[in-house]
Amino acid sequence: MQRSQELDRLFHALADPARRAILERLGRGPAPVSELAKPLPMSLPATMQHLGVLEAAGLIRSQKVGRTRTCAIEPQAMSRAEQWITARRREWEGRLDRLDDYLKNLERGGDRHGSK
Amino acid sequence: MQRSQELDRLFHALADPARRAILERLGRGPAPVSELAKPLPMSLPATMQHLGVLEAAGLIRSQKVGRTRTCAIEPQAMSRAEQWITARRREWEGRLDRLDDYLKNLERGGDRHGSK
DNA sequence: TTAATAGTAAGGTATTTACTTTAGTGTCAG
DNA sequence: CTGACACTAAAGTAAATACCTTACTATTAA
Repeated sequence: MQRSQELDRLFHALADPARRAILERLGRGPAPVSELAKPLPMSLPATMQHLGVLEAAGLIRSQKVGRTRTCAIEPQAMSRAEQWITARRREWEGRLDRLDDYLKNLERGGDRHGSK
Repeated sequence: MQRSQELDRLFHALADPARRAILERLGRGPAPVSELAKPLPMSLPATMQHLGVLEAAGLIRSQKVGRTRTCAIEPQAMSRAEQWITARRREWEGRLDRLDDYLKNLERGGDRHGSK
């Protein structure tokens, strides 16, 4: 239902190299905005917008102390995306396994069970 | 490098409810375009565009026989996205675990190892 | 052969992105 | 107090998205 919008925001946030780079950096520990911006090939305000997208998706959190804002990863958010993916994978792996079984059965000259 | 573009396409493809719905449907087996389009709240051509996005991302494959095009899931593509996510998770779970250990150690009145 | 079916091509539009530059606002160091 | 610093706000722009409608092309069925 509206779990869908959550996934929209999540996957959309991950669909950008700058944002993924930020997440990779934050995986090694919290960092202030300017440090996150430094390696990126864009202006500071542009980086800020990316941080906004990441925060709206719940992938990071940030707080300002004095004049510096420190960002950190928010691990739970990502796992929702992961859950959706693994759910899909399980589903079709199951399907492919059944197909595999079926084919192996045929090879063995099986097929004694009418397929309904 | 250009693995990045692959992830861009992948995550972008997943960032849309219609496209995720299509993948969920295809998880239960291959289907022709018109069957995929039926439950979606949009025109057939719009659905076709979504299929194009999914195919460009490598998430599905399709072939036309006669006048009907049959679509099926392409399991490998998704696993690339999955791999990126789990890599991240491992990274920061490791970090959080080390933090956790550190905190537990403090509680126990530890801290006999200079944190250099 | 004709008519319905399944998909495709083309073109148009409103909205959303991903940036930019410029101009601030608060905070801290000297 | 003053200037440098870290960020933020605003406004503008080019390109990409996600749709639409309206043709059109094959294919199959009657």
